[in-house]
Amino acid sequence: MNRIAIKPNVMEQVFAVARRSALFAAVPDEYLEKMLCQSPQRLADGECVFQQGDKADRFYLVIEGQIKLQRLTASGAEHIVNIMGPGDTFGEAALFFRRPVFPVAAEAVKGALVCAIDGNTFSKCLEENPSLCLSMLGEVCVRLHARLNEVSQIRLKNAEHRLAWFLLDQVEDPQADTAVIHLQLAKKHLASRLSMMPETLSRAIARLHELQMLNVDRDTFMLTDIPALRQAFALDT
Amino acid sequence: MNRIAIKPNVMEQVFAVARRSALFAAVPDEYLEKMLCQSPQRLADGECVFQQGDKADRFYLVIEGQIKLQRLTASGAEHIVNIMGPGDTFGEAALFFRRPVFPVAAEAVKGALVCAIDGNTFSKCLEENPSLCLSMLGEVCVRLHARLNEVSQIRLKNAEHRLAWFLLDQVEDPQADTAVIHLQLAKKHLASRLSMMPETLSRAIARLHELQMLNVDRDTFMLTDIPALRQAFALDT
DNA sequence: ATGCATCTTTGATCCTGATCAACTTCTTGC
DNA sequence: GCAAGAAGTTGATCAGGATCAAAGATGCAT
Repeated sequence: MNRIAIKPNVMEQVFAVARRSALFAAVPDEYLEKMLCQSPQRLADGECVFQQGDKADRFYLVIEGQIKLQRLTASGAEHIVNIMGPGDTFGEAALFFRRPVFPVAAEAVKGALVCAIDGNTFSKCLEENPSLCLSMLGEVCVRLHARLNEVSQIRLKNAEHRLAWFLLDQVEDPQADTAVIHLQLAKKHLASRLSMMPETLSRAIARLHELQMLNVDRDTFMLTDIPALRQAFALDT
Repeated sequence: MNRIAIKPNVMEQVFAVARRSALFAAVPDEYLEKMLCQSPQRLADGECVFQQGDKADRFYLVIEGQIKLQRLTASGAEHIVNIMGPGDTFGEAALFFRRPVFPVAAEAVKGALVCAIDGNTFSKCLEENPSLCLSMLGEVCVRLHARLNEVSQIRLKNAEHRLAWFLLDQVEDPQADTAVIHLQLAKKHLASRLSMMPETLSRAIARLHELQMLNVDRDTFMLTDIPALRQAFALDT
């Protein structure tokens, strides 16, 4: 594990990661410095960044590791909305709610390092900097689209479809016929992400394996016939 | 029906409605004029405003009637994402996708009158006008939140819960113990909106009626015991 | 008013995925 | 290396809701 490795100049690393994010990609240096003034915080696995319902006066950029975003219900059940990795920001949409409160809870998963960005500072930068404002808009709209797709997936497809959809989504090369995916999260977390119970995920994997489209060893997923997978589940969206 | 009534000065009506929308509420007059240059178009019931996948170079403001936003799947099934009424805008988020294409189809439901807003003009206004940009951000974030809630509802609740949630959402007065709701849409559309089959909606209504919480006559829904309803389904979100 | 099409309701059956339970495998700490 | 807890798999059962089918209700057009 390289989680012990502490970079000599942390801020350099933060800047480098920020540049990779859609939100900060086009932001001039001086604004970036203003916003990323807080020194990043290291979180233990399972540590909570914020709870659902906490006041949203800041948001976060993931530098290292992963952050799990989940919703809790009255009955205590939880559902993973998304898992964010280096370069991803989370919590920024909550700044713009009438009641600025985080609609999800955030929890560190794998030795996460995150950097907080002050909401007021950010808002001021937005007002002064139309291009930042526009990229923020772009980012939020993309998320809106992703949620829209998720709703469709949940409603219109069964467990196998959703698994196939997720796996194909992980493949970078759209031309490739085979691919190897290293799952960055526990299967039970993937199950939650895909709106199903771990048992159901297990069976869905078994069925795709039977269909000779998928081999799984530990956290390594091998897609052996992407065209067949795509065709079997008619995934063009 | 007052759909025949044509206002002497259409633009006045358009302006009045635009002022009621969250997006345009704070926009100075001169910008509004620039954006709302197109004369509004009257649509026959069932007429299509745009198809899913159409190029998103404009968006719309509903002046009168209703517009149904729905997604179509490869298998041909459709699912109503939302139904927009006077003062609502739709299609604006698509302007900001990397590939600006409408992710839903829009269809007129009840003698709709809509006004198109040119995407380029709007983008220019956004760049020049930070406050418009911020209200746009607010609007998109609110929608994101609504989608997030919808996902939770679909995943964590059963058909009766979702119906109760929808009905309580329609009640304006949070203090009221009873309420009358005039459903603006066909039950089969409501069913689609709530991610269920019409048969299931019918049975859900019947069960809430058995529980003496709801009376239904045609398109009139009478909530006879809101506190009980709220409590039975623990709807605090 | 009549007829036709669509919407809505009700009943019967079936299927997917949740739940419960037992067992296996992996991980982690001592 | 071993023990204990967590994660994952497999089997059996169950329930919610989809689907199929048919009968009422409603609306619209001639």
